[in-house]
Amino acid sequence: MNRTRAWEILKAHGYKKTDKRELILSMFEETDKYLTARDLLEVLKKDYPGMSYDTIYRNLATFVELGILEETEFNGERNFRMHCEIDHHHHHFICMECGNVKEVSLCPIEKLEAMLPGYTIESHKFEIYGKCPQCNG
Amino acid sequence: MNRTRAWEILKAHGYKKTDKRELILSMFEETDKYLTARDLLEVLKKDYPGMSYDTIYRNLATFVELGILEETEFNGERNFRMHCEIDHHHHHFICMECGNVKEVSLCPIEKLEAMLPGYTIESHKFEIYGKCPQCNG
DNA sequence: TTCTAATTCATAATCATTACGATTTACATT
DNA sequence: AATGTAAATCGTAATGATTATGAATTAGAA
Repeated sequence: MNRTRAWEILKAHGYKKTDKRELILSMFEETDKYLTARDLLEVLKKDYPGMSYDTIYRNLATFVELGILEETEFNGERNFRMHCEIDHHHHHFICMECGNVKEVSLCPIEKLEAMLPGYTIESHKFEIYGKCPQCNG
Repeated sequence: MNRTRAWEILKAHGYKKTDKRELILSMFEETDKYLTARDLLEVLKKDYPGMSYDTIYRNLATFVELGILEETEFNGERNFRMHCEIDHHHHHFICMECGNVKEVSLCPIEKLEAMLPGYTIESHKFEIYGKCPQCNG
């Protein structure tokens, strides 16, 4: 996902083009890492000192709803990242030191479905945390 | 894990026997479900109106540290549960309707380790959410 | 029974997140 | 280009979960 595609989606849903949205999207465009609302505000306050959490959170919610961002939770806070456009189901290794994210295309959810007759699987979370090769030094 | 074993561990680490701890442990003993600090306080306030979040959270932290409880996060809050004493590595299916928990002994983490040379896996989370057979009706 | 460290109580502080009324802005329409 | 209006943002306050603190209480050893 890139900014251009994100705007297509936003436009298609009647959302307006604003500087704040542009800034938020550009922050996500230039990194693969997960970002928190706080990460965003810290940077965006430099250009827009008045920028409030309301604006950040409202737009994050919109972006997640439209599939522009994906969301997860770790270290006690919500983390957001540009949605992967890889077509196959996958998960992420997240480096706890630098935040880098690596795609992991291994998931036992289908096998699991067969092992749980009578159960309905609505969602699942498979996330791996550790240190990436660079941080392992 | 049961209350008796929990007290052995607490004693071995120099923790004292208190009514509050007894109550908290007994709540975990009588259910398999995950409980939040709020769940506990709601019930414990009946017997001890003065009971505060401080007491709850402090003891939950102690219990997790000693391996008496296990902790996870979903629906935006921390959830606690008596630590499983099943000897093999496993995960949980959690029913989002009634809270029931089912053990799932399927985890691709070893395969994954081989697929991520240079990476150090420090922890991982594999959790399945949905509806259990009873709630599926 | 006394002593002391551990524990709890009562309350306030903090942190992430959400809510709200007033103001401003994007952009379709004229 | 000017105008009208719904959408978006600002400024600030509220909420909910969690953590911190200092005073009072209590468990358990001596």
